[in-house]
Amino acid sequence: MDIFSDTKLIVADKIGELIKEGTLPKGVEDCPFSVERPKNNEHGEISTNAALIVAGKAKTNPRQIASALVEKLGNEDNIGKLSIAGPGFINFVLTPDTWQEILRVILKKQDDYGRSDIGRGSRVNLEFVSANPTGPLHVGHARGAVYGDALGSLLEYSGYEVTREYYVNDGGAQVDTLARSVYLRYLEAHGNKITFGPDSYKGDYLVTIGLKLLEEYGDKYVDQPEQAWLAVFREFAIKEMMILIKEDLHFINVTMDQYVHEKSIVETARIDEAIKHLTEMGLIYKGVLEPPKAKRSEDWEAREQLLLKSTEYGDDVDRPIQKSDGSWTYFAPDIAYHYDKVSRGYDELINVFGSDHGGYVKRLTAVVDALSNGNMSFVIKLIQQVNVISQDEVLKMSKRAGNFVLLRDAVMAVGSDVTRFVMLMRKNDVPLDFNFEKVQEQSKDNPVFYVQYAHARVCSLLNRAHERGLDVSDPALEDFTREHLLEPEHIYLIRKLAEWPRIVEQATMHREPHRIIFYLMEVASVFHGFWSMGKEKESLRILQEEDTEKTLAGLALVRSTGIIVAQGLRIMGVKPLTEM
RNA sequence: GGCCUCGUAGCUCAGCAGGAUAGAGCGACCGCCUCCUAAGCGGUAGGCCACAGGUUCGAAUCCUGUCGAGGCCGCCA
Repeated sequence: MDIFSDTKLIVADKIGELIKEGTLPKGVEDCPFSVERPKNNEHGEISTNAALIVAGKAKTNPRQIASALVEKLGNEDNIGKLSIAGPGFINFVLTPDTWQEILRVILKKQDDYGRSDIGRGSRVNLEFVSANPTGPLHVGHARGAVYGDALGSLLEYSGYEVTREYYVNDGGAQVDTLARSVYLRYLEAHGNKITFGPDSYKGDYLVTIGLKLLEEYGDKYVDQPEQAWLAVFREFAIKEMMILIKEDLHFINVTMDQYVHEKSIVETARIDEAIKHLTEMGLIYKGVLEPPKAKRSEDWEAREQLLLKSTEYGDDVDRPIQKSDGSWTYFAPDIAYHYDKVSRGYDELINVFGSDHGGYVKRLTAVVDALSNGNMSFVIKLIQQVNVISQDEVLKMSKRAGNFVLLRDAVMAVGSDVTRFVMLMRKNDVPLDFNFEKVQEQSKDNPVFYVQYAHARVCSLLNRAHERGLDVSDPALEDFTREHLLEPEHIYLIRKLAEWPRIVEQATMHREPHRIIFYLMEVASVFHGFWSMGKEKESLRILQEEDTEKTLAGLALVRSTGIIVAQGLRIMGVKPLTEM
């Protein structure tokens, strides 16, 4: 079903035969050779470096091995032409039948063409967003949200069992700050004049919360000391913030499977458990850390603390887990949370963090390695920042000023589909420009519309054919006759479609959804080119007045393109458009 | 000072589980609508893949170092 891995199997088979015959030495059967689409069209449709790799191990001449392999491969029905080129590449041209068969497979398997079992049902915990419950999500969060969600779908499509998880930081000092901020808004709602402290969350979104609190409690807490209202206001505010955040996620079509609260981790004594576990491993000790090398460190004081020996697992320094007053540092609940994740029996943990959290990668990796005896696959994907551009200017955003562009503003302006697509157009670890005006353009300058337009054209053709009374159902299209779709332009498009399973596999292995987006743009490009070719070359037009058989064959190709584009978009969480 | 990520065409970026002559879009220039959506297509120009070493038959891709950009380095989370 994947033409590349099929071909690879055949080549591996031939290598095996050559070993049996004594032409090749034993031990070369597991050589990691590749079968790929060559960049250069003159190098055939498919090529392999098998002879080069095998020669490297067998210490013989690659071209000799190549010709031995070519001799064997000559008997294969699917192969039309073989040649040896360069240092020993073997280039294949397959028979048109072979390519046509791929279309039949696509039409038969539909959305499952490209689905695979490489995950083998592995259970993956995918933690993403996990924004502090202190306000609405901004565009930076949106990128992490979209990346995580698309990655989740991609993994599911590749046979993993994914849990999308949000970790709610509702146990730290910042939610107390939140509570104090809403208290101010509460007082304001009551008619008092308020002044913010330097740490206060000043965003307007808390005004409503203040009003709600007034409605709920009246003036009960107006003149009360902090200890009277702090806990109450905190719980209230967190609840409201999570409603807000869930709305935001809903705006951008992200649904979490579960929310894990820091508070529940603390309350269920997971911290003690985790620390006890680490203590038994001899990784907890009392000690004094070196002063930090950062610039502002005048007020640093050497004190004895409880430390985790994370250096044993590759961290740069050991990390404090308890303050000198005996309370936990922020790191302790994180340890407990990951202890919890490890103990839930996943096969793999993936964390999606903003790149500003890059400093935690080593220590968390150390924690997971320690807690799982190195048996847990643990990956942290860092998401670079989003530059919002409007009127050709980068909007300056600062946490202090609280002028982040909100996720909901972006989605309101350009829609969820466009936002998602644009957010996925870059690799996770490079900065991304989000140009408000550009993403709304309806032209080829805008990749979203470019891809959608390709899909719309597919639908348009099928509709027209249907209007002419043709049966354009997939089973009918599958029966196209082999006399058609033989021109180079046809084959070229089919070859592009045939890459789909491999693209999915690579995107999955690298945990990089953007590869799907780039592939979709390529498919769209090849399809648009094919379409335009029909204007110059009558035989390439899909709808042929006189020739129903030929039309159906063309529609099979078009429909297959549509299936793949639509499925690619769906995995990215973008709705394919049927007309524009 | 240390750690992480990045450095590819004028601009924005792909490619990096090593492979053949390094790709795309934008911008520039030249073409294509009697004909399935020109919301599109074709073509031309444009590169010491930051730099220097190393590994290899072969390096944009792997390793080391240098330079440059950003991020992180608090008993904040």
